[in-house]
Amino acid sequence: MTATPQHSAPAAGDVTARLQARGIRATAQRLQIATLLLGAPQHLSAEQIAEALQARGVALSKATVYNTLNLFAARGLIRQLAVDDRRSWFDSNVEPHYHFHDEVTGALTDVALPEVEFSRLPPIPAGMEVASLDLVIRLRPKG
Amino acid sequence: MTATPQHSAPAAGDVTARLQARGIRATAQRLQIATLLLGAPQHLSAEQIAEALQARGVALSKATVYNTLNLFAARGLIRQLAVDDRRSWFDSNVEPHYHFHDEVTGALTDVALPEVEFSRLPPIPAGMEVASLDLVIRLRPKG
DNA sequence: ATGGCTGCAAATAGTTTGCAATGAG
DNA sequence: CTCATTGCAAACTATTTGCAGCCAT
Repeated sequence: MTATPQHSAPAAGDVTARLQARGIRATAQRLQIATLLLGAPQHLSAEQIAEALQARGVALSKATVYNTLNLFAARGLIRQLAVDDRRSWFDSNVEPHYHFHDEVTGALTDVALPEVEFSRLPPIPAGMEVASLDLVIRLRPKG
Repeated sequence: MTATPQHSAPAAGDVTARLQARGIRATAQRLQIATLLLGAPQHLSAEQIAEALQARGVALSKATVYNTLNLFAARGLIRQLAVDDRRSWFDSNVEPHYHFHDEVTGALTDVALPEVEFSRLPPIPAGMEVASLDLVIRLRPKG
């Protein structure tokens, strides 16, 4: 667990190592998806990933994209966001953080954890604990 | 108004009035859906609504349920929630508030506005304003 | 060899659209 | 009567499932 943000160009070997570190076999398709998504902090839909890779000549089906993304999410490599009713977004940033959501364009932007502070939170129901705290600030053009 | 029905739990006339107040013509199906959803503060999925009404012998298709719910949401009578990736939830409480989301059961529970206070929020991007502030506290069993 | 795992075609679930029927003015 | 509006069948899109083939052992 590194606290240092890393935005450096993704070395293929590094991505392979990150997959293997979580017990994920590094197949060709998985490497393509992981390299694309983990290359920078970003939010992509399954469709965007499928299109981007197919445009590069990578042969894969949408089902494989979904299966792979679900697997990555289950192993904590990425995070699936429920922000938009239309489709799922997959976030390469698994550190806790929040989001701006542009209601017009649908664009998602990260809000760093220290940008938000809570001075009061509700009591958590007995026997439960907080799994995550998702804050979405929905934005519209002023006027 | 004459021939007032002496039964019906949440005053049917009141629901009709609430629809008309927002320019929504009160047809039979719409009244059924509105009465069910607005009868109490709650969160229902389109499917739950369709099933509940069909079980009561009301004839309607799922498409009508969706069309009606979308119309209600557009007119501010209800609120559509993007909390769960699987399906949309429709909330009869349009006042600002937050939610607990039980990750195991999928259950949604309201968190009243004063239960949460922010002591710090990020700067809003220029030219934009906050449309809504959605907070979801996801819960899992402790242990 | 072989047994679990992978990746894709087909199936399913969720939601929207197009248009005949309806009913308010 | 008129025509905007309604409600539904069919279409469409997003996602999951079942299974033939593959790969590490």
